[in-house]
Amino acid sequence: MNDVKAGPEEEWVKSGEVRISDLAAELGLTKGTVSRALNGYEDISKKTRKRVMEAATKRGYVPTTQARRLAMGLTETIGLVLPPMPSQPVNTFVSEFINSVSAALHLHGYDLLVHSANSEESEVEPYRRLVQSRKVDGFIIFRTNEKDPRVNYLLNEGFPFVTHGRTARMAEHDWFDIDGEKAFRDATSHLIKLGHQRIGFVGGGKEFFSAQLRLKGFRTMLEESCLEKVPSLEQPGDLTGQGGEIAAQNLLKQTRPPTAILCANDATALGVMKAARELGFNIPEELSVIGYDGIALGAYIDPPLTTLTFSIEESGKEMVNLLMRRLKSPDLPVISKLASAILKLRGSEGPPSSIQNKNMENCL
Amino acid sequence: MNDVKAGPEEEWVKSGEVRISDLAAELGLTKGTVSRALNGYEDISKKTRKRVMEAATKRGYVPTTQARRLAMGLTETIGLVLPPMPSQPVNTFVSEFINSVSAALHLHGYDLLVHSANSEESEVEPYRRLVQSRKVDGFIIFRTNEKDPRVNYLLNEGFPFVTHGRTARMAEHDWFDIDGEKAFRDATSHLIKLGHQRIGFVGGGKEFFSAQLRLKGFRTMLEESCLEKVPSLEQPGDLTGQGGEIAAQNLLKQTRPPTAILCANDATALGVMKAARELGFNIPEELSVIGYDGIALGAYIDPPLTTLTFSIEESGKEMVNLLMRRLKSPDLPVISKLASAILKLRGSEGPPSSIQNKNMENCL
DNA sequence: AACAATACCGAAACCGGTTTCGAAATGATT
DNA sequence: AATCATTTCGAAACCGGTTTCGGTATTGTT
Repeated sequence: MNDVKAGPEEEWVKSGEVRISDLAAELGLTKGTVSRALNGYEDISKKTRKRVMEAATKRGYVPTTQARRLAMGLTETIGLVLPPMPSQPVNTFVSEFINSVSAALHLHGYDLLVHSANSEESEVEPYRRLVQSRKVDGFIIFRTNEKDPRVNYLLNEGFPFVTHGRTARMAEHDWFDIDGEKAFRDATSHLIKLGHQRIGFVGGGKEFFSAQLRLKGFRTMLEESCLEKVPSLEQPGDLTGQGGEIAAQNLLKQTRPPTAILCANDATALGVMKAARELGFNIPEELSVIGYDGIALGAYIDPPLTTLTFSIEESGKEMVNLLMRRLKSPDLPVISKLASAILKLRGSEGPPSSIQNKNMENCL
Repeated sequence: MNDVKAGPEEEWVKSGEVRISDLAAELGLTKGTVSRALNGYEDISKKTRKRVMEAATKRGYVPTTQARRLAMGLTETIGLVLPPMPSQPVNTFVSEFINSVSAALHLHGYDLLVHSANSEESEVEPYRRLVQSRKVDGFIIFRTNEKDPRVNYLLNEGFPFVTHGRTARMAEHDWFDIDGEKAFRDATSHLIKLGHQRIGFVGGGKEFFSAQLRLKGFRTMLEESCLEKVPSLEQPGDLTGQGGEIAAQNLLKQTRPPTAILCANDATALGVMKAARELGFNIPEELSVIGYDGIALGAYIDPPLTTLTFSIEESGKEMVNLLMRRLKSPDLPVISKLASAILKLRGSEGPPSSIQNKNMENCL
């Protein structure tokens, strides 16, 4: 019946039934001694250490986590609170992020506690609960707002955390972020080089710092290229497909619609593409679209979505590194890390159908 | 420096610094008494209970989880191990599932521990570690295989768990599943009613029980409708977009290609659609495609993907219910719950371009 | 008013580890 | 051989709660 291969030499009890006191009794030692032997203290002779180790592996002893943690006064657990996601279209990011964070934490002997946010209560409530009940030693926060209550709360408490994304108080806490400003400068520049002069932008919520930075990158590059900033070409969005649809309609129904649209994320871009199709715009011939996030699925649509992409695995790894450093030495100065996104060309962008005018030289 | 607003009446220490012994000392009671008062024991007078409660809320006392758990011998934590996902295209399911499970657990006072599987070690290794170190009281398992080593291990240990999906040993453990067989009967029936006679099928890995059931539903309906079973129209897949592409090429390059393709999941369907486009098949005029999973993104592609969908939130909730029941009374008989998927018509299917022959009446 | 029953709380053990401190045993020094 | 330094381990406190048990103080019964 496909049982565990119970080797004949090992008479197995159920796993995890052996306590440290059992080991101690069996060896004629005290549990203190056994504990120190197992934890590599120097005041244990090599001989007894060997005896202890062997007995431990033979009996399959594994220390009970709860007891260890209580005694040592730490939880070896990191909290991650999922923001409420009211039917977000494409949150493939979240699961990949959780995966990489969890894997990185495991290397340090830490566990990941995932908590979901109840949309009815305050955003900081889950954090407060986890802090007060001492369930975690630190937090991984993502999708930061400029003024982020979670950050405020944790800074106040002096509780360790790292954010994925910058905040207004980024000078006071460790953070990791993707250089969205540069990413959007690059994407904008790419479109301009293709000949686009009227470029639309669909942003994310104003509360998201990252969305602001992406907009900033877009504007900066327009300026550097001496293109006029047309306010009506900057549409707000909400990082969802539906938001993208609405924004695209606002853009494309204008008398002089843009020939390209830059989107704050891929979900938005999908909404934009949908609206564009329905309004009869061919992509990329009549309209270029570029997203941000690099979701794998973008490669399977028609045309495949050109997007700004970055390594989620790296993000998770780096954030964990920052957090572990902070936990080890809480008083170290704040540090941060900025990674860059790269433009993955897949086909949803191209030169505009008619290059309107050609003052493509540098400004003057 | 934006300190805590230290109201003049409440001199706040950092939160969570109050121990039960502090409370006891302050009240002139022993910690045992305080503990019983807070936990609603009957042998505490209403008066002192009130005193204790008030002091507790006033001082902001929250019991330390680690200590409670050690004393009570349980972890109040459920483990969820993410299967290795080597760049799975569309795992939006995972994050939504985690979200709903976590929310449901929270209602019962349980936490969710998310662990990532290292692809280099055995599949059961993470489970073994979590069991032995007593970090969790039970598991939520999803994406089951027919012969599932995780299930074998946990059954062996007598450790509580619930699966999302059936296994060969489903009679021995609680499980929740979507009735994929019925779902695919429905989808197949829908295509047949539209006039399709040659229907292709792209499956998932053979190891997945769910994939087998979906295939079974497909075959059953073909039989019931007196359509011949053409082996070459049944292609294996791997639940990824790439697998879908390859399978679709195999199907569409045949001399008599199918007029419709049923896919084991949406990722596969996207791959199929991509391959179909590249081979010049118009969807849905020349080829109908139906997926399974109901990913929100399917609504944004062209044409929008018709798919079989189900409530992930319900899945999470039901699984947690089953698991909580099991934890409370381990000796109850095994139960299971089967939910149904519904066919969400979005436009990637339609009647075949030419209805070849019309023996659409019932068999005989 | 004497006695039994009940309400209420203190004392202490316990959960399963870790860590400090001191004592005994061993080895080195003279 | 006596003295001192080291090595090695036992004993016990501790982490912060929960739970059992028993002893007063109170109430109820006749």
